Amino acid sequence: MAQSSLHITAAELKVLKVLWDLGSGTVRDVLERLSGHEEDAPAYTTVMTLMTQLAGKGAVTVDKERQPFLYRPLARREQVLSQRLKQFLQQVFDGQAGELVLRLVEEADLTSNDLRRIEAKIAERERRRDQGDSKPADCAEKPS
Amino acid sequence: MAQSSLHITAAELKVLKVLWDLGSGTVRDVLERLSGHEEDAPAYTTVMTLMTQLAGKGAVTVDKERQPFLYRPLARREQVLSQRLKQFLQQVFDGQAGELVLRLVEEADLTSNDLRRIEAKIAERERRRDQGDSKPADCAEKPS
DNA sequence: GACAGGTTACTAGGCCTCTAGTAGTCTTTC
DNA sequence: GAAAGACTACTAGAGGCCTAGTAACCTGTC
Repeated sequence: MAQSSLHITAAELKVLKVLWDLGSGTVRDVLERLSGHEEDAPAYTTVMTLMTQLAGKGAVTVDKERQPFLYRPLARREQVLSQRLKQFLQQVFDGQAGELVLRLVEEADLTSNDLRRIEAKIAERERRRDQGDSKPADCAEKPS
Repeated sequence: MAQSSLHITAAELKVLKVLWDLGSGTVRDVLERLSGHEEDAPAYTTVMTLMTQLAGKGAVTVDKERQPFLYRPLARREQVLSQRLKQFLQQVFDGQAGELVLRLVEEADLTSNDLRRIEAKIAERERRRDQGDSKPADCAEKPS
């Protein structure tokens, strides 16, 4: 464990995503996926290096009994994406999540299904909040 | 002009934010703001370098008539943040804006005021959508 | 057991970013 | 107009990331 603050780079994330998708895989498995997805395929050894780095960071485990080595993601997708999001939110939007969401709703390609699910989630949150289960932070809020 | 794809680094963004805030400012103005905000203040020359870089990228203009030089943001806040967001969305969430929004609504600190504004924005979008009047910018099609 | 093919470990170079120093220039003041 | 102080231009180094090559290694086959 101890993955509370593991820093994963952009290139590493691409590899990790493939592993999340596959469940587990060898260097070649990942390479093939990456080559399919994109135009310029990385070299075999490049992928290998990235996977070794991920292992060094504790983000994946390596089964060295098998040949070729079998890599399995250890870091949870949820966790990594959340951390990444938090960092981005702070760096670009100064932690103003509201502004970020508004911008997404305004500009991003959201399907009407997306919109419905978002509304539902908001309703759920408001329900939670109304049940006195909320954080007292809202006291500072002004009536519109 | 030609700011369609200007790449602004994290350190540069900090400076640019101050300039957006101030409207315009000298190196010293920006330095003081940054020193106030954070713990470890950068050196005067570091801020200067960043501002020069921003000028080189066309993100700010420099009035060299005045002494000390007066810097004014040229890149629009909206534009820079949007670009940044788009890039992040693609890199981390594979362009799945729906997932990102859901995650934000679930995890981020949104005030109930935020939530209301988001709901309103969603309603607005759905209305637009129902009227078959989606934003033309989003469609790849253009009438020739 | 020697060879072939695939795999791994080690190493390194190129690029970008951040940070800041030094030297030279400009402005102000006496 | 000369000195002091502020400012700018130029330069550079440290660190991180990405990419990939080379050499060593393992595994199966003849």
